[in-house]
Amino acid sequence: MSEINIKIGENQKSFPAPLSVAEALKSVDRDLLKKSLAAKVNGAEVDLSYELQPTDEVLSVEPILTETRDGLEVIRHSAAHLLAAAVIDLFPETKLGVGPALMDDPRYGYYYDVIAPRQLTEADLPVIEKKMRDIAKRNLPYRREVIDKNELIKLFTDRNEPLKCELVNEKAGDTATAYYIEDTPFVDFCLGPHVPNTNKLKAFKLLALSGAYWKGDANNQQMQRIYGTAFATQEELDGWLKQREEAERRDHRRIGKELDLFSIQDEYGQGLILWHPKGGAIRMEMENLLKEELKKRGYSFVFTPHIAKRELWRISGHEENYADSMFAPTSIEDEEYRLKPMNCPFHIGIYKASPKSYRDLPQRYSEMGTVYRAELSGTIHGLMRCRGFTVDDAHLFVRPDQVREEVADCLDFAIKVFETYGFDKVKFELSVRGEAENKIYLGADADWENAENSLANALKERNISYERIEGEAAFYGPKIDIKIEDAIGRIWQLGTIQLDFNLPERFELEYTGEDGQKHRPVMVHRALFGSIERFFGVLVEQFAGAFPFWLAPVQITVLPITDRINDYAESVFKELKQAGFRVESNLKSDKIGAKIRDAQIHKIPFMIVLGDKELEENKIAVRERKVGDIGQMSLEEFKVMARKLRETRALASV
RNA sequence: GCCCGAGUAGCUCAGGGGUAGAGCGUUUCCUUGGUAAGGAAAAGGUCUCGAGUUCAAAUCUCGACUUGGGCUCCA
Repeated sequence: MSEINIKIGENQKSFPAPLSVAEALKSVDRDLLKKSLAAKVNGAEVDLSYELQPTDEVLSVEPILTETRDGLEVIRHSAAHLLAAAVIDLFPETKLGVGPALMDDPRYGYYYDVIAPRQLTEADLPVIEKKMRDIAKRNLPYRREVIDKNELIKLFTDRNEPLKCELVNEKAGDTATAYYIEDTPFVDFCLGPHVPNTNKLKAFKLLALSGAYWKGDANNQQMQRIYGTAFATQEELDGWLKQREEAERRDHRRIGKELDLFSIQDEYGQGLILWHPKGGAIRMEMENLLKEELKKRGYSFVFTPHIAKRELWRISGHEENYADSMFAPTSIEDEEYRLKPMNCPFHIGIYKASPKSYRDLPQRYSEMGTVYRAELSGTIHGLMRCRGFTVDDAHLFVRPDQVREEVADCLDFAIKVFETYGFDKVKFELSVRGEAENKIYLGADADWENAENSLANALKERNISYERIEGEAAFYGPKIDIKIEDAIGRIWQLGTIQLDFNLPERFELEYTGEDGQKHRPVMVHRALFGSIERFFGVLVEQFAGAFPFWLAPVQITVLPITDRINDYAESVFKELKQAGFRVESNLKSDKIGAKIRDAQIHKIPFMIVLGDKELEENKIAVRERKVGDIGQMSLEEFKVMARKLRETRALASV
């Protein structure tokens, strides 16, 4: 039995041993081998150099092609090894940690964690990258070797690689696979597969340097992480870098400054947002949309304080589970108080203020509730992560039989709102209980089952496809998370619909049922944006500052061509203001080109250009920021059009 | 909080042991020009703060604060 029978696509062939995967692929099509980086033999990933073994069965050989996702992963993984090889070459004392490919992180393609003999700085990145290129050009093969576990540990011990020893000890069976890049001092403990040789790595780049904890645990030693990315071709890498620039161009912090939307100032504290008039105008519109929908859907509006007695947070469990994220207590007349990190206990207080009957449910309390969380300084990031932020919060107190319907309405609500902003790709994730290993889940099994079913049924009822994630539920109940994809393909985690078995117990919530007995209501936490600040930041990036008419902080600007027209401009300005539009006028002595340029830069949807002609004919000339001059019309006609845009919350202006 | 950068005019940034620089913006004057920059002048800065080294510090050193990229955490 020395025959090797293989099947590649439709081709079935037999060869005498020995036969490598590369030879097998070549036998079918020479180009196929060129396009392949590795292969799958009966589904298992192997290198091209892998020797096929004679068996009775037919081996299915499937190439991993350059332009596939699997191929990209091989490239990135191999690039990570190349990075490590370069670092070791430059700094022989370096100890290696781990270096995976990143396939789902839009920012990076791979990293390697190292302990270098000295702290690396960003100035080292080009040097390391150059070394990577040098090694790549030498066209060195990646060589795989299966050796005895203890032998590999000895090898890493000799090389003074304690972290690698630790990994081999934990992960290897009796034998372990080691990878070399030939003729470099690099060895890794790794399953593979890799590209056959370094020449296959043509498009890679190092991007950033950061700290990272060994095994992701803050109690462990901090290492240095070097991030990079890699693609199959230079064109793809260039495209990706361009996309990255685009994201930078849309950065809400930059646009927020340019358009005077908000600021964060040292004197007031990091992570605390000052909303300027223009940001405030947008926020008002955001809140108005929510309020309209809340009213339609039977929510009531409640208002609660920013601070409460410490005892309240003891009852709610926040003192126990959430203290790290709360601002420290403050005292008055020997009573301790704490700023609120969440709104729920207050809404519970409203529920408890009077006894409830089954007829009173559901109770739906909503509030734009500003909360304060003591986020670590390093995590604060513009509007996306702050220490004071406003939750578009609501808590529903419902009977168990009402959960499905209430949740379904929350889903409708979410879809409606996100659609209005032009987010047509909304993703839902249902997080349910997993195998309770370390996690202790509160509540009875039957309750969990009912709750998970209610959530799943609500999703199914609305024909919403969703991803079910085991083990991601909070300890107090299952949830649906809402994520959206923005204009340049980034995913943002926003709101959540969360069932809670915990707080109703802790606060002993009740209602009197039809049977005259006391029952415990189910509590639903529900937020669509999560944080108004954060969602505002997402909107800034989504529209790159060019907000649709209904949201735009300045909707119209009036631009007279000469100062003979200023009076007419004033009257047009006043009339539009009267009609409730956010309008400005520019009476400076600039030429019209400069005024238009200024308005374009500020992304104002409509410019009204007024000259002698318009004055004579009592008309206005309208320019839309995207399409340009749209011609003359009467002010009345323009108002009708603008009103329609405002009322329908249209995304495009024409 | 931890690791690596950065902090100079309202903004974007250059400079760098010995009078503080540019562009944009602002104000004023000239200009009254028809769809993305007309011209001129002026105002505007304890070079983040505090210590140290030095005859001399915005510049070098240390520390603090803020900020950017990450880690961790999360909305």
